Amino acid sequence: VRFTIRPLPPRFDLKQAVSTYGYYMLAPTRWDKQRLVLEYPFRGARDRLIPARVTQRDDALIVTSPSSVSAAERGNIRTQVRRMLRLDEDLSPWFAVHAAARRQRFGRLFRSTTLFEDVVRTMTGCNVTWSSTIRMNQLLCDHVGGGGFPTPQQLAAVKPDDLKQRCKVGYRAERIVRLARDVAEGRIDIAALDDPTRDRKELYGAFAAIHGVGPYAARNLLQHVGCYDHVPIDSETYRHFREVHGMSTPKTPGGLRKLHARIERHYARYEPYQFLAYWFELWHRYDFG
DNA sequence: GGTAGACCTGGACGC
DNA sequence: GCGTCCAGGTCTACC
Repeated sequence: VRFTIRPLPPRFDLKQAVSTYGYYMLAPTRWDKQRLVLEYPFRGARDRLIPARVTQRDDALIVTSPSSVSAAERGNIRTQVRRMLRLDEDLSPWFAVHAAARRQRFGRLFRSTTLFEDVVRTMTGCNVTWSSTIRMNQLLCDHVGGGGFPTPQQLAAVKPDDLKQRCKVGYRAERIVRLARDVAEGRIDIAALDDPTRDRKELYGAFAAIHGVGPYAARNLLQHVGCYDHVPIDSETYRHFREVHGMSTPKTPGGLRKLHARIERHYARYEPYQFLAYWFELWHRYDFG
């Protein structure tokens, strides 16, 4: 099966849209950086897995799959691809305030096919090294998702102790299963939160109300839904400001609060795109530093 | 409202 | 080889 996705944003570049946020390294996503092929097992009817490859040809994306794909499932895959690559975000105001980002077409940061997946991935990224995050996501797909990223229903059916043991997610197991059950049983309407036009404070409050989501994770989730006016400050931010901006990391809570305020001021001129300005600095260092 | 301690896991580091 | 620390934090009990 082969079909196209268009229109694409002006000057869209698949490589840039995939490789500027680390979630492309997490299972079940696979990115062939030599051939510029994105592979992902998408969810089709009744959550069945549809392995597919996405490539770019001029002004369209080409999706190919060895599976049969119904017309409705093509729609599902289009929706998932458009979310992953943020095809529907208008970044022209961001490019207007950041010339270097405009030149490099930087700003369409890779994310997951669903917000649920982004929340779980964010939880697996907290308080661990990146290699552990990669491992947790691989084990979640292998042992719970049947090769794809686990659905809320699949995770809701797992006992936290089993998840801890099989997927090595540690204390995150109880939090992940609780979230999955809240979503699967309708207590959290996760799709309704995937809306950048909603009030920022309301969104932040809804994310922070999820057990296991604190200030860092809530801010990170804001950028995942397209709200860029906050910087998720973590130990990586501290390191960046030590190494690039020469600011030492204080040890006291009061000192840290002052540093946070300085970081906020540093990016204030890019409002409401502070996160993109921060990530541009950080990712540029990852890529070329 | 602010703070200390616990929390899974695995890699890095010093000895 | 072993112990300790800590990594792209968060929660809870306690003051």
